[in-house]
Amino acid sequence: MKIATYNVNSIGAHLTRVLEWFDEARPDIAVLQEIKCVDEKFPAGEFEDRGYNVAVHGQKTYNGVALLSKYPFEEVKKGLPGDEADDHARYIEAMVFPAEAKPVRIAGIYLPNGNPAPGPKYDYKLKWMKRLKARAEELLAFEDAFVLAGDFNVVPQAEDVYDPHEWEGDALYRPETRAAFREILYLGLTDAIRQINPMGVSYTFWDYQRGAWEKDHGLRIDHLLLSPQAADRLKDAGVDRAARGKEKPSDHTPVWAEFR
DNA sequence: ATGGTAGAAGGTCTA
Repeated sequence: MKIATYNVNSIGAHLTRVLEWFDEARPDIAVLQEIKCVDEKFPAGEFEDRGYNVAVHGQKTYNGVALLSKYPFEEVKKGLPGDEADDHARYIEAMVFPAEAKPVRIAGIYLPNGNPAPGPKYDYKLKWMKRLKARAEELLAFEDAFVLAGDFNVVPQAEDVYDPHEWEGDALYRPETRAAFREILYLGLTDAIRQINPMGVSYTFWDYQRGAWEKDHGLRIDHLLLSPQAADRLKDAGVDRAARGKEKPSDHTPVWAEFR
């Protein structure tokens, strides 16, 4: 069973690229971030034609997340609990029922960028991370397999960015950001890419600016965090860099994990 | 030190 995450940077602008990748990679479950459209504008039919069930938590212009699954799912939750005033579409969660394996809960995450830092946007990011930690604690109590997958906008460690020095003050890499990420991870979750490729470079994002892709000035900010029950089933994980090198791509590339 | 690009939108804002 393959679970993937892909920040598409507008599903409308990059639909061809995204469908191309789906037809090659054929994930069983996928979460998308930055669809940048309302529910009605999401091209659900394109995914239904490929055998996916679709759930969308959309928003006009900004953010927006979607969950796609070849297996049926239930208990769809839209929005991260813990702040009634938060109207950003950044979280979608469901319980998925694979045909030949135990159920898996999947959460699609688009964690706030947080720049400029310090400031109100950074405060929002750190609060959002506290709420995510609280949700992870709730899910851990169920003691079943779950995967938190998405664009975390967090560079976990120095080796996850081409030049850590240059990124010291940035909201994606500040010490407080990394500490908040560790708080979530150290609840007992496993970073799938780090687990499979502990020493290697696995960038998932390259800015459109300054020739970042050509110079391989990347960041590893898209992650799949696994509950112990999911980590026990982990077979493989990887980053599909090729998608970033195509014509008119998203600035992120897909990340996936394979489970037995 | 600045601005470089991209997307949604048709203002600038977000990243």
